[in-house]
Amino acid sequence: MRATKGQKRVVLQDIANETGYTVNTVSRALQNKSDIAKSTCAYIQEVADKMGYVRNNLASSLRSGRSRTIAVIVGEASNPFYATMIDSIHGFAEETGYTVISLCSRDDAKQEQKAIITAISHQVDGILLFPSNYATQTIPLMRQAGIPFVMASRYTEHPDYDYVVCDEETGGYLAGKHLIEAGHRKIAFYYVMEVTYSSEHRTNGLLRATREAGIPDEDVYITHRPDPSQIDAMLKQWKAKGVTGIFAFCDIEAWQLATCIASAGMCDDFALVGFDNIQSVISFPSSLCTIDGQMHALARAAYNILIGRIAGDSTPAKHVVFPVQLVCRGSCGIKK
Amino acid sequence: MRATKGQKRVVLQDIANETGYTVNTVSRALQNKSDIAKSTCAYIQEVADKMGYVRNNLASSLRSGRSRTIAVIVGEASNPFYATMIDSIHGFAEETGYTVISLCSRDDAKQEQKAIITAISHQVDGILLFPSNYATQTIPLMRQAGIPFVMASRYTEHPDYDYVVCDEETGGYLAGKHLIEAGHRKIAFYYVMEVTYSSEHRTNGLLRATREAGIPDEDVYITHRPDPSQIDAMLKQWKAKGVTGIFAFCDIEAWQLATCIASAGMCDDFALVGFDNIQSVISFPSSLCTIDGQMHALARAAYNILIGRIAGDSTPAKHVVFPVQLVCRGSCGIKK
DNA sequence: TTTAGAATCATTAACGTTAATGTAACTCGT
DNA sequence: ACGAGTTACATTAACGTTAATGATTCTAAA
Repeated sequence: MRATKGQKRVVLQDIANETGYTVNTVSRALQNKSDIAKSTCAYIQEVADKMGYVRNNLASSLRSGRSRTIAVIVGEASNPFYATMIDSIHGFAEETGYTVISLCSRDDAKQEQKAIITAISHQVDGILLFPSNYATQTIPLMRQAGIPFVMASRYTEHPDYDYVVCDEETGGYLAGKHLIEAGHRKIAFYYVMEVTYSSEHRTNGLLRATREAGIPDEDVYITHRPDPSQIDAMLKQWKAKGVTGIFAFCDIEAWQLATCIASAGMCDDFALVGFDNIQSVISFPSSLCTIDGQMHALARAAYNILIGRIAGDSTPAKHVVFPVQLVCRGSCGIKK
Repeated sequence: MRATKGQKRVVLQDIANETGYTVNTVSRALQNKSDIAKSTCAYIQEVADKMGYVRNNLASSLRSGRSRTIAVIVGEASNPFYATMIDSIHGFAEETGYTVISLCSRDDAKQEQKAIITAISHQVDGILLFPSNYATQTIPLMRQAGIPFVMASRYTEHPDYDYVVCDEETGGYLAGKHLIEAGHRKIAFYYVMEVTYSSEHRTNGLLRATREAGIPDEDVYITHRPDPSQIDAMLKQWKAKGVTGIFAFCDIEAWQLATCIASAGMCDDFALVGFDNIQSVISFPSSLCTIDGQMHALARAAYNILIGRIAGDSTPAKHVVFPVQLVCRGSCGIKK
């Protein structure tokens, strides 16, 4: 924005001066509008290229009323789950000519509100929201501003809002059933992060599986342990109590546990099932069993719905629940 | 941007009408400018608040010439290293009133160029670039547009450009030395991702350490293995050759290896040292020895330099090399 | 030949904001 | 009581783009 060495950025007027056409003709030519001669279009585009013209999106958006920008609001960009989602969305956005502003709510109502206001201020065409636990307070902001938005991976109970989630409950159920079928009768559910919505649903699913198998609730150890220094103690405790199967909230936490288990020399004492089937730059070649939540497809669906809304789709709210699938790779203890 | 239900977004004119002041006065009041009476400021701000006014950043930036937006261009947002950096930068930006547009280069020249053009188009005030391997081709774009930029974590040889990196070579050296001091004489360097700049420097550092210890180069196994299915074979091969110490390119890859080693039942056969000292939402409680690259401080430094440049700092290019530090947690094989 | 209509470009105004400048009233030292 | 300085606001124009509308030339059908 600042011209360090007095270079002024090339604007339409400059191209107009160079070519002899008016600013408007140049604008329309660069947009390939129909009422500009093809030859003129080509000529102007060539000159624009040579002069290093880059459209000023601020001015363009201000005038046209659409910014071709969307905001993605996640909990934290460093959470591998969100990071993967953001990467997917970046890809979709690039395909469709959108720019992404990513913002963090840190699972905090104030922060989420701030993020939404930032998005509004930047006149984004739509918001892809990974709701915090307090989204009910912040959603009205978007409604009031008239911005289309889609919730992903969680939702707040409201029939009017679009959302795309995966079937968390069934995921928990499948994970539990998998461990049970592998012969485990005392099972721990382990989660670190505060993700109320997901952990509750997964817990419910797990309990459905254990109850179905006649396992008493006392033999299901739901453990929320944010302090990493106590993991070793926790493992020992589980072992003492006869726990042999662990359902970790997500793959990352499963890997975390796996390394702890390994360094504690308990490799053979625990079976492990994760969640998400994360496929990042690091494709873990581990034997981790997991629940595939179809993150990429979920992101795609949410994105497409949002783009549709931006384009004017005013059909009733879309509620998409993605099916989940068990992926067995051996860490459950079943020899294949 | 689209008003679904005919709600029109509140603009300065509306507040002007409501309060009886002119648009300009309202604008200046909302900016807390000095030549507006304090009482008027308070009144106007109150009305603006009540009416749900949100400043239109496009118009504001267009007119004022500064967008209070910066672009962060990384390889991939899903890479935990970048994700952590982005998170840090989000924090700094929020403190200082900036909005972040994050873009991906996918370590590709064309993509990086596209990202830069997108950034220019959005009139960002500055660019924080984590350069790809092809940044020499894309940097001129930023120069030409007159946008301040700072390179982080890598740099291209050019005295005129700001950069902030960590001391990769020393990092490699310390990692190697640490393994050597733990008694290992055959060492593998393992890296998955194509990060030429970093892997080269770390390799050099490692070799400096091994040579210093009189270990022949043939006993240093530099292994670049992007295919995860072959890791088990690789581990066996290392074992057969007598490798006992592994230096992994980054913590993520170290964890990846750790799980593989664990599931292969070779927990006691290999010592492990990582790099980065990643501290994400998931604080790995493992015993992994690593090189602390001070990622957060590095991001902070890069950010501050950038903000300085945006503010007009025209002192000679700043070249910051952050010291690295060994963090021993036991995975090197030394009993503590 | 006339003329409706298409093709191509120009003219004008507007998006919402802020910078630059103008002006009226008020303060104050002399 | 006078001008200089200050305070508090208004007026005007501008950022760079695109939408709406107008104008000219050319084509082709009547």
